Amino acid sequence: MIYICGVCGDKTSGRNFCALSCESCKAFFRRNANNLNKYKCVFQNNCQMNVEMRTVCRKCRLQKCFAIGMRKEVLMTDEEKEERKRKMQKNKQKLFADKNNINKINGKINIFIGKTDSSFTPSMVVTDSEETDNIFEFLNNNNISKETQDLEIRELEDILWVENSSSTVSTLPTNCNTIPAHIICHTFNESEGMKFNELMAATYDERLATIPIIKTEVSDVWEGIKMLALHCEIGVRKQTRCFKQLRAFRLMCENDQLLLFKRAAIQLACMRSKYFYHHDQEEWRFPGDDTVQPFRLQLQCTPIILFDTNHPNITHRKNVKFQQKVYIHLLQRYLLMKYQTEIMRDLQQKCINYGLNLCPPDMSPLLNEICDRDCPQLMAS
Amino acid sequence: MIYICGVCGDKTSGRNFCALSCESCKAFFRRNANNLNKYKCVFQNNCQMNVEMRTVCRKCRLQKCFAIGMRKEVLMTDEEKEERKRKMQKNKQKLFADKNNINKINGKINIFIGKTDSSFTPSMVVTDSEETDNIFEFLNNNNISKETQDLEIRELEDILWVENSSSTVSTLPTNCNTIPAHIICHTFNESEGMKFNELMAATYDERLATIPIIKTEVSDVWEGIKMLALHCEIGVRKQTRCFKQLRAFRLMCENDQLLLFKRAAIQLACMRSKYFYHHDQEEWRFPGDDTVQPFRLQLQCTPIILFDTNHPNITHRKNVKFQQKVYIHLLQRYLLMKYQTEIMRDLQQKCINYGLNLCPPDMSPLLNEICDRDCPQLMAS
DNA sequence: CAGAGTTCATTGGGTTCA
DNA sequence: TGAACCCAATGAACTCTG
Ligand SMILES: [Zn+2]
Ligand SMILES: [Zn+2]
Ligand SMILES: [Zn+2]
Ligand SMILES: [Zn+2]
Repeated sequence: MIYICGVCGDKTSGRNFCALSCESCKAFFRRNANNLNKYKCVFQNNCQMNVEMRTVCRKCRLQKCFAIGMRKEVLMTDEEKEERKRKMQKNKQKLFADKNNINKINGKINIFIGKTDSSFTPSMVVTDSEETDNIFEFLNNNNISKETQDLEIRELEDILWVENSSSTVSTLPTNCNTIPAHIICHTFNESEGMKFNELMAATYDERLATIPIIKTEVSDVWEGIKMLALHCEIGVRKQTRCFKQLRAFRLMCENDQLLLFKRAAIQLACMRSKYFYHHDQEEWRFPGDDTVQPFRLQLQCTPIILFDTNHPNITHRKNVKFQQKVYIHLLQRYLLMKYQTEIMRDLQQKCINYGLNLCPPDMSPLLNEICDRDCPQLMAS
Repeated sequence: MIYICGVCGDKTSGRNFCALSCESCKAFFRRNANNLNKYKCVFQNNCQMNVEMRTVCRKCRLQKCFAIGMRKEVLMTDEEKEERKRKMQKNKQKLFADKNNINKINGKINIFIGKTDSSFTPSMVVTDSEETDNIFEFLNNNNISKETQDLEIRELEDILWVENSSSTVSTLPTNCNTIPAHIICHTFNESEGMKFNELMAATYDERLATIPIIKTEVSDVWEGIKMLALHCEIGVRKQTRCFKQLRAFRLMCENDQLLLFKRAAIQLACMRSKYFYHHDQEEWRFPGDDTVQPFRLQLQCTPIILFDTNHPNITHRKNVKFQQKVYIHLLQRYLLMKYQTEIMRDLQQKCINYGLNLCPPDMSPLLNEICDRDCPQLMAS
């Protein structure tokens, strides 16, 4: 049966909010039913309504909506919507469980997850797009010449060479006299700094990820498994983006990239689980719980794990080995630098970040710039 | 779908102001809809409209706009525009807040600010203009009389004296023999004097800043954050002007200027916050409150912090180091001049430590060394 | 299936800047 | 002036519950 919208004359298949109205008037009414007095007619409060004119005067459209008997009491309140959502969620779970005979599995999994932000639903997981490109544009931009690159490598090799000749380094002695002088230096040299910055940029996501602490308990086994898989996938995707930003990785041949990535992804997923599974309570806790902020050091270890020389089918083993060495060196230098001044730096950074995170990105471009805050939206404009 | 502009025949993708019209006619109508009688046709009020001719006669173009049914009532009024702007602003904030979970912040921020002079609203923040030029005209001329200089120094000394009079300095053992003779001298030499004056001029703003004490309490968190950001930015801008007046800074290459400025701005912002945040009352107080006059010595430390040699990507590290040394020397000389009559080395140590403690221990190894600061790890290098 | 809500590409306002 | 942009509002097409 086809009817006519009492407001605009468009055709419709039935009633909405108690009166015959079309899809568009239905949506319009839902959105604006409570805004009647916010609108004003620029004509004489008696605008003719039809399909073309209905968008011109909101006031008259809404008036007519009420006039033909649409009732805002029929609108769901926020609580009702919330309730409905919950119901849908449950229904979905049940459906899935029925379909897969999941109820047969006995046992339970306790999972606490952070707010199930919409960006965390599978469909929304980003697909390695360019979103990060402009953030790190400056890093990608540096078209380093072959010469510079060679120089960089040689420089690092020199350092590494010296490093290898004194085996005492790796034990991280507390007495700094035993550490070769060239390692003790209050700053990175240029190539170290670049590498370090690159790594920091690449692990930006993971370092800054803080998600609210709303907990959801999941004790249904299947839901739990899905959650685990989902979070594992999210982790791997993040990792992908991270790797792609490491020049050393990008420059490898495709074969090696794939091999290294696959192995490292597994390794790192295992490592991550260390932060998510709490043995004592037999619980999984996913980001959203403030206790899971990964130990920063892990991020530094990432490339060392990535450039795993033990893979059987690597094509350019030597290169991989070299890259691993580079990052081992960097980690060592980082540790030495970091723990000299740990308290101050940490505290300061914490304060700055805290303060900065409270400001909307567009509040003060100057401050953003000074704090090297990345504001992708702003950069674009 | 492609349509034809009813006014000029250009192609368009839809309606504008109730009638099919192209982008240019849309903009034209928006700008001129209210100016119909301001224009006059120099021909016969019936000019043919097409893409080429549309710019020739405004009168006829506008007439045709109305003729094809464009309605100026659909234009937003100024209030509506204002409203729209506000809405967008709010939306942005909300989006950001959602993203960063700011709504989760519970608690409040107490801020007392000085009179919210119009020059303190973000849009009015001065952009490093010449406003300060006449203030320092006489200083830039460089012919400062010895008297003026002495006066200024004495003034500073008095302030320092009062500030420290509470400590029981006079009982401390004194032994000046360990200070190299060339440093002990009753006056600055010429270049020292110039540097000193330059610094005094550059920090003039901060030393003399007194702003009325009208207090405003801000207890809405968002408003508070905005305030903090604003004042931080104001501070940074002041700092910019200060730095720009240091010749040593102006003469650096652009890269170094930027790097040094960015880091120092953060450091100094942290330092400043020390004077603005009152821990006991959990309150922020911004200039306007007479209690926040910063400790004068901090101003002397400013250039030492600015010329931070530890930044990883400095191009002319040697130069930066040299400049830092210069200012460290100046500070030392200043302190000695100030205290040489009683030769209170301990007080000096105290003052230096005070300033020094504001810096992270690795900020200036040289400074550490000079001040006998206990940093065993650093000494090794 | 009626009638709630949800999603997302499109529309049509305004703004910017060469 | 107008091309190119931004973005809130719109509405067609959808999902979900009873
Ligand atoms: Zn309708
Ligand atoms: Zn109307
Ligand atoms: Zn046109
Ligand atoms: Zn004409």
